[in-house]
Amino acid sequence: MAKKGNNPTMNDVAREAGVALGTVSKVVNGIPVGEEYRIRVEKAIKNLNYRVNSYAQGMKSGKTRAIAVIMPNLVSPYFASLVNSLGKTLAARKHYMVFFGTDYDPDQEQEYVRLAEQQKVDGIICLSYNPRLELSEDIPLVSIDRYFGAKIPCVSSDNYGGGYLAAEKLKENGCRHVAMLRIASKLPHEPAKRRDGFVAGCEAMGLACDQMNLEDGAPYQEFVDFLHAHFHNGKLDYDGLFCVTDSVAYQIRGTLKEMGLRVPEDVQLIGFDGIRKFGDMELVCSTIVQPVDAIAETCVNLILNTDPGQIPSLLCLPVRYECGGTTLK
Amino acid sequence: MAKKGNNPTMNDVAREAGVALGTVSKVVNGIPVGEEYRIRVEKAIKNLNYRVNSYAQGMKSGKTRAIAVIMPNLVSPYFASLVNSLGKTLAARKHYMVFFGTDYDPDQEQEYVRLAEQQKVDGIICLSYNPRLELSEDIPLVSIDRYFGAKIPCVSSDNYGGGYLAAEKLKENGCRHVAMLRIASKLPHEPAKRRDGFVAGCEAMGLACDQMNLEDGAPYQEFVDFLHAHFHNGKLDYDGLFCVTDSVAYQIRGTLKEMGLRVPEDVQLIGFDGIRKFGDMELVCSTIVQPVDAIAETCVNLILNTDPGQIPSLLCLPVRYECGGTTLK
DNA sequence: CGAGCAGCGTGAAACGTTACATCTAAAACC
DNA sequence: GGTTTTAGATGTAACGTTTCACGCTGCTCG
Repeated sequence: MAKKGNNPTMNDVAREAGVALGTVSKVVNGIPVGEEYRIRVEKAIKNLNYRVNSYAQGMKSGKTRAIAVIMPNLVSPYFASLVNSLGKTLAARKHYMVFFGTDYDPDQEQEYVRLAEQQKVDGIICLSYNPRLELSEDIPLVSIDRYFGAKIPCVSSDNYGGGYLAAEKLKENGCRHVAMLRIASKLPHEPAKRRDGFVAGCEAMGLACDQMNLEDGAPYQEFVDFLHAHFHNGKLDYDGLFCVTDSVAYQIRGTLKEMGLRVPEDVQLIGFDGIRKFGDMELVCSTIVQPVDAIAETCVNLILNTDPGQIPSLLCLPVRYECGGTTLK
Repeated sequence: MAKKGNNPTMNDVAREAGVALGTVSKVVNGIPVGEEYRIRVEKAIKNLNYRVNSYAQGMKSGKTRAIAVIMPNLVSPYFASLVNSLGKTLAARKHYMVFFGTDYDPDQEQEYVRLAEQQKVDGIICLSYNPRLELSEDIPLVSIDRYFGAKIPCVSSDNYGGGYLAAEKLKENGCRHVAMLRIASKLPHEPAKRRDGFVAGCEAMGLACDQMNLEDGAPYQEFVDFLHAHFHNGKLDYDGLFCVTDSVAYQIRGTLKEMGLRVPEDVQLIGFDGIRKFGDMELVCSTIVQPVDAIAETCVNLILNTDPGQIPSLLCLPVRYECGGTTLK
């Protein structure tokens, strides 16, 4: 019979089963114990509806199964799918996720890193572009998309390679003169390398390449203006466009249609990220796909692996090209 | 001077500061203490780089500041923005979020509810349509968008009212004959009431209303087929469409354009949810906006309030209409 | 001037677990 | 059969907090 309101403890179980406290602990933790004892304990656990108190566990062992995930928001589909994958990967490893959204606010980012340390999580997975974020040294920490120096491993897509690949694909599809549409963050981060890769790719392919760098926060209209400035007699100066983000690409596609341009017959279009869904809506666009699941898995491995081997300070995971029906020939 | 590797404890701080253990505890918890003592303790805390061990705290008090959030995924923008808001609201109340993604899998949902109980969270906020989910009784629990009976408070938008409002708005804009495009879930949930509200609204307004109920999982193409079946000589049978989801509405708008129909001149279009952003992309569509922030706040209040007053078993929060430029006249 | 009281710092006990050193009893060996 | 070995159950000592009864100091009031 279970006790009143307060939860039963291991001691209660031990008493109920007529065994010692330590024996219950062993059963709970799957440490081999005499058949007869195990059965008695298991029965008592069921009777009392006993559940271990993970805080007592955590206090003793110093280990909790919690991993903090610090991320600007969940509204950006890339972040959302990243967190989604992280959750699955952690669950598969019997860990769970404590989530913090920062809205890019440096103070909040800093506070959450501190808070995570205080909550005694087993590790931190952090995506922040904040250049002067002070990161923990006591707790395993992995950064995504932002290199914080050799001490903190950073995981990201191969953004440079992705940019290069985009250039290759445009060339393959017969483009001669292309433009890159980009939202330029003031903060340093790995995704910025998409530009370098694309420029290098264009150069290697002998592909003429213009750049339109929209300042972070500037209205989308500036992209429209840019396109119109390069639009004469119903013809665009470019036969290919590379958008550094899928969401920009989708928007640009709409704009191109409104300008009376056909995609991909008149202009070829390629995005970056591999975001395929928006709610119930399937999106189609040629894109460079970020390996979100692999990023998540790599982060979790780095955090949980106690393998003392040399840990790389930067891990770039290969991207892949995916053709989306109507955007590239 | 800080100790070697292991973290300093309150005892270390007490020794360093030359005060009693209890005094340190008071300082840490903001309980008034003699000025001189407080300063000594604070200095010692800084010296030793002391941080409280929240697991020891949790064990003593039985309270942790953790709230579990159980949700199908983060890929749906509605869920994502909900979780986003929940995170902010919880942070403002000095709590933090343990996130679990279930992918609608009943076994996972059940497992996570159990796990959350075990982790001794202070409360659970859960969004699941699973009809036979066994919910905790020991821990405060709030459900979103799904009524589980009088014992579990359920928070949702006023879906019925939203459907009704959509009908009103279409009528106001001069529609005569409208259709509702809907994805019909097999599982019971509050959002299903959008249909009832819309039907009731149309009836009250004297507005002819057809329904197209797409089975969950069926391809979008069926919506297209439906529209084409009601499309004769360049004219659609309907002068207004209500999509039960914004993401459907955006897709439908594309389809309408491809059919050569102008929105809103030829057909008026209204969605539901109030999803405004997709990455860097601003979306525009007339819609019934769900009060996501209010939902989050209400959930958190219900969980944290120890107010023994009568708790409603269903809380429907008012939605509002928002006109999105080019979709409704 | 002394008794009483308020304010406040003190330190021990307790929270529920794990780990380890002990101890018991049965098995193995000569 | 007696002794050694060993498997395995036992119970105690932490882990780092919070809480609370206690006792000290110094102030107030008669």
